[in-house]
Amino acid sequence: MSLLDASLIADVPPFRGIERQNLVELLSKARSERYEMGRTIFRQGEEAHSFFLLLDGHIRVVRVTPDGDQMIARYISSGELFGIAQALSLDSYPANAVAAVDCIALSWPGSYWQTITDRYPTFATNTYKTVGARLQEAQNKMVEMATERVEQRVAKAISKLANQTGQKTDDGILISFPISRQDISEMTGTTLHTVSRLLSAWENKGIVKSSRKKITVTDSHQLAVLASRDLHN
Amino acid sequence: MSLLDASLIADVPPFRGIERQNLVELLSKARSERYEMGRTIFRQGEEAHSFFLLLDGHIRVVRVTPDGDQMIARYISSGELFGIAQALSLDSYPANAVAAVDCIALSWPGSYWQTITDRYPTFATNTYKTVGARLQEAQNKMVEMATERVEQRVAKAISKLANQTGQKTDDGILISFPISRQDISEMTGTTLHTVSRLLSAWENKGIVKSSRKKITVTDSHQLAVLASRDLHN
DNA sequence: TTCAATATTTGTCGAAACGCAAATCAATAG
DNA sequence: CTATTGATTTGCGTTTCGACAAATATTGAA
Repeated sequence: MSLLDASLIADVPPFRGIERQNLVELLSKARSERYEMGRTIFRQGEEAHSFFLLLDGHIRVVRVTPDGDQMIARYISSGELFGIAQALSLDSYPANAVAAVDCIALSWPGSYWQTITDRYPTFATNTYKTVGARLQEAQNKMVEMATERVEQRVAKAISKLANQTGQKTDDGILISFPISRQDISEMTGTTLHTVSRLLSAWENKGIVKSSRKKITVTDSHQLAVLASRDLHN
Repeated sequence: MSLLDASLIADVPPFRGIERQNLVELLSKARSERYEMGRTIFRQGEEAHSFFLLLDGHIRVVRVTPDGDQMIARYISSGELFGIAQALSLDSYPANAVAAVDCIALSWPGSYWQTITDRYPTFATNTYKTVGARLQEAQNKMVEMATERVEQRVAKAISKLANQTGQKTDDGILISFPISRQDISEMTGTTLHTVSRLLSAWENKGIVKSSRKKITVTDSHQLAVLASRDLHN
């Protein structure tokens, strides 16, 4: 592990507003690690020994049910904290975290959480804001799952991924990490078969282009229409 | 409004661990109000002028979608805080709150939130714990909606209501506030028709007894079996 | 008591989406 | 280059559950 420079986290939202010298102090307690694609960073139920900041890459947060079903709760993008069980007063992780691509993340020992929130109220405020936002997000998704049909949910999920993490290409907006039909189905509570059928149909209509683990949105407007269509009207 | 006694909130979870004289101070800023059954306490999107503590009764928290669908996100029981938009850094309420029975609640001006969390770290800690717990709950429900069938979801919802707020009667455990088939359907993402059919079937099997806006669980074990049944096995 | 408003029950039909199966296609390791 | 593995596509039968409709029951108000 090489020495970490303060500029690494200076403009990352959770640490915004903290003085440079304090950032150096913070980094001195952190450990930097590389996680290759597919690697599990921590598992649901495991004791929450650390909390993390994603510096580069994308992380899949997956909840597993007792029946063995699983759902992708969210994707973490660079600059976001994850595995912050301490912020939720949990002593074990509530989900699995898996690297969706090769990733680089910082981690701090869980025991350091109290110290850092006490010492840097800005950080505390920022993280509670994050928790609040995730609560909103989870409740929205809950309602979405309860009230919308599969096509609408899948359209929403892809739309969101494209807007949040997509990169412009010649064809349109490409989701910037490998994502399978199975992944999409686990985000939306359906089967990979149904997702595949939907993507095929949309490809025929010129809304998306897709290949193995790649999805490009070619007509985001039409996709948005599908995402918001109320079938009652 | 009469004078409020410190014993009102002394043993209520969010305020636990705060000295009596401080409770008096806290109460001096609070307003007590009675809400008759069916009354809307605040509406989704409305500016969050106050936050609340439920002293007595049950509150329905309802999210409304742009399409006009709605979902009951949770029920609040006495002793719980609600409408705490400030804790989520929101400036408008994210849902409607409706009195499910006649209720009594305290409210404080939203502007007081900062003061109280600054002055009473115990309170701050307690509420963030609550927010964390609600995030867990929302994510669980999200996964539940994504992976379970209607019967299982309805069984879970009724089971939970009976365990959390039910009262023992001769017949079994009675859910202690009026709740319609429509309400259950809005908690579980189905229709009142389906809920009605399920309850009828369960009544024939001797699992529940129900009448207009009343549900009694007569065999909570069997209901728990339905709630946890994995149809794959 | 009677009426109106609300809640509940039940039947029938059909569409959405799942489960299963099998074929095809793409990527990667030898 | 080829074989193997994993991802995707597509077809088909089946199930779940929603939509619609109409009858019945309960409550509260006049």
